[in-house]
Amino acid sequence: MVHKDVPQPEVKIKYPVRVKEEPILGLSDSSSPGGGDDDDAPQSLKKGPWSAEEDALLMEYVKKHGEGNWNAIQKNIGLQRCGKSCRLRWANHLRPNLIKGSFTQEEENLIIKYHAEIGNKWAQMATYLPGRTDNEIKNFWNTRLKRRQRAGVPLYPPEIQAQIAMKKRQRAFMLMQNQVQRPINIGNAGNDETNYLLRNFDPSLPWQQRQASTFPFKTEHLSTKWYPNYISDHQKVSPQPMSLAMGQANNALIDVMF
DNA sequence: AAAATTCACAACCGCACGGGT
DNA sequence: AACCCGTGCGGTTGTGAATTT
Repeated sequence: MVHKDVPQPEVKIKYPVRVKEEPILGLSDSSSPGGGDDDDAPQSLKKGPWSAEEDALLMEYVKKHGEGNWNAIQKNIGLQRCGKSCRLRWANHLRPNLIKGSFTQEEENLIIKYHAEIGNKWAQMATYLPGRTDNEIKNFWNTRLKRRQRAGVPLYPPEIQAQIAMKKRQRAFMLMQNQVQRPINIGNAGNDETNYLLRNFDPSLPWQQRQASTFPFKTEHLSTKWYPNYISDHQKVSPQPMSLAMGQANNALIDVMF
């Protein structure tokens, strides 16, 4: 909302959330964290926000031993955090070359574009945005999603929607092409369900207005243009595989259309 | 000014996967 | 084959800050 219009500080200072400690192995926590000389004394793993001291400990450990083996950290330096928590802290906050602060407009556009292409693959997206974490991207997207759903506006801007529609058409086309080696009943090519869908499919139009003319190819051309070997193949096989092949094509088309 | 709502974000959780034993 | 362990991923939650009503 207005957040993006307001100049953001270079590094946002956040304040503690969720401070809680959980006993290990179900033991109640009777010892102070990090304290005590007795190795057999019940210890607790800390949860919640990280302190500067904990960050420093983790930084030092990774500097010495490198990334990985996160579960060894607690044993080696007595940091009362589970391996998962250490890994997350390092990946999201401590590792070098992280970019702090709000996403730029360019980054936001990239996220939207990538999301249109690959969906909720946050980690994969993060590899395309150096210095950004999957968590940041996920948070950004979820906030954006809520906002747009509430406002009743489309998730993607028109140009992206157009690209999605085009890719879906291409995918449908490829799926149909994959059926090239499989025979279909050319005698019913203009009447079967698949061709009906093809003729009436244009995702950019309201359902009632979908017309064949906007689809990248016409079904009557399939046999000559896209299915050049159709007739000879058709003559070799029984009707049953034909209907199966068309059924699969139908399902695939329905899947990408709706 | 106060209350309600929304935003931003850190962190946790459960699950899946791969490698080792 | 079955189990364990470490790791990574995506979903979700909880909290303070910011904004709106």
